Amino acid sequence: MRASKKIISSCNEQLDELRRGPWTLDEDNLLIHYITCHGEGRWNSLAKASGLKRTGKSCRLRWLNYLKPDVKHGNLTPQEQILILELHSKWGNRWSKIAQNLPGRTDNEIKNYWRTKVQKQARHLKIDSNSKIFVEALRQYLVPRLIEKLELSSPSSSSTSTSTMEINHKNFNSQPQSKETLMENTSSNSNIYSSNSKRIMLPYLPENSVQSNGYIVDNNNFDVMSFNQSNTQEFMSSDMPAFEFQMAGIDWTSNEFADDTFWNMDELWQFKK
DNA sequence: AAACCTGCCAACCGCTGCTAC
DNA sequence: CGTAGCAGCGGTTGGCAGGTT
Repeated sequence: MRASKKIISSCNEQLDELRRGPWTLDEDNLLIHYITCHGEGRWNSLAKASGLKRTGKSCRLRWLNYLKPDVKHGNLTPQEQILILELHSKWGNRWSKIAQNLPGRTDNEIKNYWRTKVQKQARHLKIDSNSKIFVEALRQYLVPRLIEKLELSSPSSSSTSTSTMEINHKNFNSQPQSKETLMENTSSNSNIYSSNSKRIMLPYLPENSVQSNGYIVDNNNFDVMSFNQSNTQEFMSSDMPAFEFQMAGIDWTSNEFADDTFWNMDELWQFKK
């Protein structure tokens, strides 16, 4: 009895010693220095050996989400936003899996983006962000906006990057294609990118090819091929709530959208009750 | 100027799956 | 086979900053 009390007391003392909350600069430096010398992994022993009064979990999270050299900070690019929307429509809340296709972005960041930006729009619409209706709304309204912005902000961006994905804009609103056709069209020898085909270069290469009902993400080509505009009328009349979407009253050709704030989703959507 | 509200994001929590013993 | 320890994942929380009343 007395012994067990002693153990509990010891555990409590250890818990009391553990630091929580925001990391200090000194802690960051200590963690960076330790990982530089000894490498990452084995987080619990790392936490103890480094002298940090943090849990292994906390160290791992801090390193992966913030301190790791290849972690990118700052606003998500429109390319990244499009990719997130598509991958989420395919995989749902598999944040880490989605993050694997956005180099330098963490699952936490993508999760936060989804919750604060995308779900906010769903709340405005009073529909579930995981519902088919909302996914379709994204396809019909938001993604085209993002792609247009992408074009306008980088009209001559093609071939400027050595590591790129491409959006085949020509086919963006085309009729849906069969899976076989889609796969064929995005093969390495595809001739889908004919000379008059509009291309937008995306800066990242997903690690793995992805094919979904919206468009294809491929190591060599990023196609937006089959968002089905023709279904819009039927879809809107049958399933949409009793409000209407309204395209944002935006001058798409204006230079004001060169600014980062342009990519704020609030500016891309307007809702009218 | 102060109180209140809202959005953002870093960090924590609980759970699951894997692995070694 | 059962169990402990660990890493990783997704959901949630809390604090801060900026905006609004």
